[in-house]
Amino acid sequence: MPQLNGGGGDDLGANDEMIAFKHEGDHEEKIRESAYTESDLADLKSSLVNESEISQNSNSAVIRRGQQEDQRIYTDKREHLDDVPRHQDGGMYKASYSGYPFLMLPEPYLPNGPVSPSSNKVSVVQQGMHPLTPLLPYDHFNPSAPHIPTDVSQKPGVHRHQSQEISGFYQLPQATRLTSTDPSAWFSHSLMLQSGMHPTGIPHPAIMPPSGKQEHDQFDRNIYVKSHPEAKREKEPKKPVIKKPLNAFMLYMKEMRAKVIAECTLKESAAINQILGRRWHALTREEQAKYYDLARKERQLHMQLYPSWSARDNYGKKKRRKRDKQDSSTGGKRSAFATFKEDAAPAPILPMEVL
DNA sequence: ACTCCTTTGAAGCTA
DNA sequence: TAGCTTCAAAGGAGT
Repeated sequence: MPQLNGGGGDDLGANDEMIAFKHEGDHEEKIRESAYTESDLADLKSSLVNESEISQNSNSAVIRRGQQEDQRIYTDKREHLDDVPRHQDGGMYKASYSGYPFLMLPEPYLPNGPVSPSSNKVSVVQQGMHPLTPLLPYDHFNPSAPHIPTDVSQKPGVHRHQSQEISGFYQLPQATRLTSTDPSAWFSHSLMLQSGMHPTGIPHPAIMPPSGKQEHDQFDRNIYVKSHPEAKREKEPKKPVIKKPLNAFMLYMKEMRAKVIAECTLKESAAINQILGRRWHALTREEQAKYYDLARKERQLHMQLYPSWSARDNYGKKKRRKRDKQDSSTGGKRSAFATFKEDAAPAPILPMEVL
């Protein structure tokens, strides 16, 4: 079984994901063996999904024997993934930063690279480009943000911060650029108090309005601008939510969703996602590796921008919301256990001086 | 207005 | 540590 360590990997080393594909060929064979054998799709939705699959993906013929088979393969794959030592990725993510491999991003990721994304989103495809790849429509990273002068990095005499090379979309505005090499110092910057704005002054996709919903008119440029309802809520300011970085499949979905929508008449996301899930499995290991690689860069970038952030911050959000709703209807009575942990305030961010 | 659906992967939580 | 849960995106549908 060929390994991709040499070929597919970049300087960041995508070994983890690569190794995960060591038995991918077997799966692909199984997938193809089972092609066209599916006859037990009960509902119309599934039919539509499969119809789309057949018509759009006849070459790969990825129709498979229903969810159980899918799950088996999935589980199998996950096992391989789990075999992979996580020191490079997970360790990097959790540990303090000793280096920033993504600073060596290939040319397309650089501010002056060949990426020349469109500004306004008309369809999903035309949304802003992802900073890590020109392929991904990633509206969060819409580079047309007027708030960030595009020529900042070109100004003479400007101290070249390490994040400057990540992407034009993540460049620090000159006024807010810090000279500290410690990312935690960025986080203590006063700008972090602004809604939708990272402490560095970098508008980032991960920063969401307190409502938790992405409002396109407000977020087209990745910057949270107060709407009228928001202005009403101004009196009770809430912390902006930093979202999780997207994983490989999510990045794949972002890129392919519009294509699938265009190819079939489906609009329901659930159905679209089913198609995308199957197509994801039908991808070659090289194709998937591309997204794993991007996802890793996403995480690294996210980690650099929000060193203090943890997925824990958003963990249990939905449950909390439900519970709060119930509480409000029951007069706000909650057990001590219910308030344990979940309501614990995040560790205070110490100012630079203290650090 | 809110939640569900549906997918995969990463990370958190729990026993 | 294994296994389970939650959350990322998306937008129509249902409550």
